[in-house]
Amino acid sequence: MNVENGTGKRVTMATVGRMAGVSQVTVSRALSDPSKVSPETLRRIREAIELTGFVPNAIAGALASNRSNLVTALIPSLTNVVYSSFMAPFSETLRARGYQILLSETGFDPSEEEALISAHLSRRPDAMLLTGIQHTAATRRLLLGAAIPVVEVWDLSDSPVDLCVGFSHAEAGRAVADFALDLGHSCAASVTASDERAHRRRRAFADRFSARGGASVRDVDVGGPASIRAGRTALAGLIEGQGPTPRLVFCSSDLLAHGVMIEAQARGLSIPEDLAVIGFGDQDFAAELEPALTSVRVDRKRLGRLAAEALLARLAKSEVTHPVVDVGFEIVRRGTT
Amino acid sequence: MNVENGTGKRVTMATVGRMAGVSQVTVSRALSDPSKVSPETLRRIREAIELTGFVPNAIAGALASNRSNLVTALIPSLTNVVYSSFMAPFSETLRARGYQILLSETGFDPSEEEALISAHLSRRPDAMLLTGIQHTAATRRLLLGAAIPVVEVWDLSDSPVDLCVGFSHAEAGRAVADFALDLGHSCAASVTASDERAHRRRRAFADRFSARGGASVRDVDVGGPASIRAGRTALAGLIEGQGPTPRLVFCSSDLLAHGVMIEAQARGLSIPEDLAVIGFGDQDFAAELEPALTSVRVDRKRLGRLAAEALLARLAKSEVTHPVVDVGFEIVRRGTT
DNA sequence: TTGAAAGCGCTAACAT
DNA sequence: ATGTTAGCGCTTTCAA
Repeated sequence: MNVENGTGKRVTMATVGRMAGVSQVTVSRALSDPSKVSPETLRRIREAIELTGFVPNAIAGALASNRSNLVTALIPSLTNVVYSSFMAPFSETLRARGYQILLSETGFDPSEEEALISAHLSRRPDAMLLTGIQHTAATRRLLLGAAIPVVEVWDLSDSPVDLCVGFSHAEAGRAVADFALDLGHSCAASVTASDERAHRRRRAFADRFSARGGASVRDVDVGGPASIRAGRTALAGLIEGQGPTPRLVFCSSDLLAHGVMIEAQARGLSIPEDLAVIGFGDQDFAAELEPALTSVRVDRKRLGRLAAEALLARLAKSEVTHPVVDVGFEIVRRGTT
Repeated sequence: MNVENGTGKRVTMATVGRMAGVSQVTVSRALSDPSKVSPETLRRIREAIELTGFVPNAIAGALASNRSNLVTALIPSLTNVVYSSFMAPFSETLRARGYQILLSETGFDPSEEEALISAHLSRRPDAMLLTGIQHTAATRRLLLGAAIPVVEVWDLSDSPVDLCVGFSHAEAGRAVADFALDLGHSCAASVTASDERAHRRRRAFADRFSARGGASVRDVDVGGPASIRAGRTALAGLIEGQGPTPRLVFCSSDLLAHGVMIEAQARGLSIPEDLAVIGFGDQDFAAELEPALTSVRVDRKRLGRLAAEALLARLAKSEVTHPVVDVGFEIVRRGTT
């Protein structure tokens, strides 16, 4: 609560109005549409606001108008740059239009997501962003009941809750397989973090690779979040374990790929001659490694912006011609292949 | 808004109460303190909630109770792991106590921070987290007027707005200088990103280094955010530019240090024999590089947790014995020194 | 251009 | 154990 000159009394529009010699409604008008108030009145109101340090109460405003100017977002992890980097342009685009963002992390857990959605909906957001397309039945029911614009990102769905901006993980996996095969590889492995989407990419990669004549693809599931350490361990396992040593490794993230590269170099393998490495996400550091890492790039800034714009279109009640937007991906070939 | 079985009517506590044959207040009680309601009534209310898909309106609740259960946070950058990694335990600790977190990024800009603080305060948060101790005068006034618990983190202040959890950047800089000198170094340089706190560390490092007999410390200001690329460029400039080539480089972040290492290795310099490197932040990858990077570690998880606990103590109106908490730092020596 | 009145959906007293 | 009554600080609508 804001305090009037230390007198301990809460400052409201009524306080400001009294000070400016007008009613509370006029203060409200001065703030929401200054052109509806005479210049002189406006001046006195602004003076009173300055003097009292009045900050409008958005809670009361939201209750009265049934608009919260809040958009909430759910992402798997705050510290994972892949997600935080589309959140930045998403927030920016919405903030420019007067919305604030309430952000929570689900930790890749659909039931945690369900609990968070309830909590978020209780704040009566005007719109919502979800990461991924896999939600519990209860989550979908809550969302439909809320009757607000919802955008699902970082994946593609035939039957989105509402809007969807992303790319096909299966297609990405297949594209990497084609890329590897066309380079002449026939013995590949994959290293995958605990993430349903990463597994979908891996499966599509393996299926396509074998289907087009490559050897069966060995996979290491690192059993947790991606890290350099996990990548190192995974390659060690691949080399020391059963089966032929792969000549190419497709990693579910650049972080894992970095670990694979470090382990390979520590073992005296040269990249890409002895071992080719492909990452996913094309994080900033990928281009800077030695050799530079070949990776799958998704335009995350564009994805964030498009997701925000899709919601804004819905909120403006304009026609949404394409509820599902495929932002695609691109394999960026560098030194590791 | 939630919708009752598609009839288009909003579901409120009154709707639920009518359905369960009780008044609206009883529904409120059933939700906030079930022990105050008879088991049979509770059962009927829960049934009605289930049937209608009722989600409580936290906006109305906040307005009536003058408690929003919201804590807002301002950090310089969402995508910088240094900040997002203390936000995770901060959020977690508060969420366990029923608070939600509204998070925005300031982009290291105090005037942007000021604008955001106004917006945040309009949501009437119960408490607030700020990164750093440098705020505009208007910001401080707004904060004092709001009369809520505020915690400033990632720095130390003699005169905090309210609470403070962090460490001394000047002391960190001096400790690194002592560390380098004790290792026998006498010719050092620094590579620094555009960040006031980084510059404070750099200055303290240079001052102590010279004061204890080292040569004057050359510095490269990368003139932007830290990145591997910027680190590479900085070292190249240091080697090709005027002045003696340093035998040790203190970087304002691990990312810059990584860039310095890559550039050094690309030039055939061996680390640490030809060039010693020290980072800051001790990010996950630091220990995994070859050689592993010596860095300054700050326990960010603990910092986040302590910041949350400090706010919770204030909110519980319990005595706060130590408004300023120094979480310290630690130089982790690894292969690059 | 301004104001009066009603009401948003809850919680906090105070009854019963 | 349950209900009644008054707000919370705004926006909306209608009137002047």
